[in-house]
Amino acid sequence: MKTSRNTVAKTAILDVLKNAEVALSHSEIQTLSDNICDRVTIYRILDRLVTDDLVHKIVNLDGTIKYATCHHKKDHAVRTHNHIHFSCLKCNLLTCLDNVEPTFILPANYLIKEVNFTISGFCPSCS
Amino acid sequence: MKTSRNTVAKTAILDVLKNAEVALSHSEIQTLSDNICDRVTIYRILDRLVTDDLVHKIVNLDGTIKYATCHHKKDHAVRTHNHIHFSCLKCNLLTCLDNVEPTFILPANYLIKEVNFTISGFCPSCS
DNA sequence: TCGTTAATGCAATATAGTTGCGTTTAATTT
DNA sequence: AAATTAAACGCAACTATATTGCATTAACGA
Repeated sequence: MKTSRNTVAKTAILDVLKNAEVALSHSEIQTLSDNICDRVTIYRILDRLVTDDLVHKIVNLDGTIKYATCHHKKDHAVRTHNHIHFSCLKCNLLTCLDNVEPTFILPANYLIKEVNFTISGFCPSCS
Repeated sequence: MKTSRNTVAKTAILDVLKNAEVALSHSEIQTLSDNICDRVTIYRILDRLVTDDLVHKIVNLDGTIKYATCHHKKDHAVRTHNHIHFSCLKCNLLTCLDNVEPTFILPANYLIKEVNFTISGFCPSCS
């Protein structure tokens, strides 16, 4: 695997994501990082952070892509993100509900690789 | 509400969706309907079909939007689509697992309006 | 401090979705 | 069957989102 370098832009973007309590879109990251680099570079940095498992990528209910820092239990051999994401229809924030793990039973012979559960509605602050 | 008219294009697109055993994207629908109408018209027809609850809109794990005909239990007063969608990483097909209903417990004061559960991996044919 | 190559900026291109507006046509009424 | 009306349509233009190629810059280990 290619080695990863800690560049100014990458550090700044990771900081933006660490300081955000909700998942952010590409354009939100661009604004919050004060246009530290080119649009394209942000895409590439985000890809890299996802590959390095420092950030995870969430698809919102409306199809928009959001990014958030990972809160892994370090001892997990296989890292999965099978918690629920909540998308508020009023304040529009996407939150990771890290402690809510859904249960379900799949028919035989389905092999799970990745999971994305998103619920929309009104969050406690807005309901 | 505006009355709905049965046009040639609308009927053709609904047929395409009815005959498909998996969810289709806008461009797939365009191809399969043999370019029966303009790109824009397809968007508008799909919006209308979703509004009329004949078709539902699914956000795939990769963020792509897919459409599929509804298989409602007719006696449901409130219609929800809280079943799981399975997205195969090999054959790339998105399938509705109508009979798999996940269970989960949300923290207090969250109000659910809509749900989208998608799992990716390998389907029975590909695993 | 030098060399390798990951990372970047910029331009161009691709894909997805929306809006406005004048025209067509489905369905209802006369 | 003709007239009416507004839903549906085509087309053009536009916006947002994402990707690729390539020349240049800079991170970092030797």
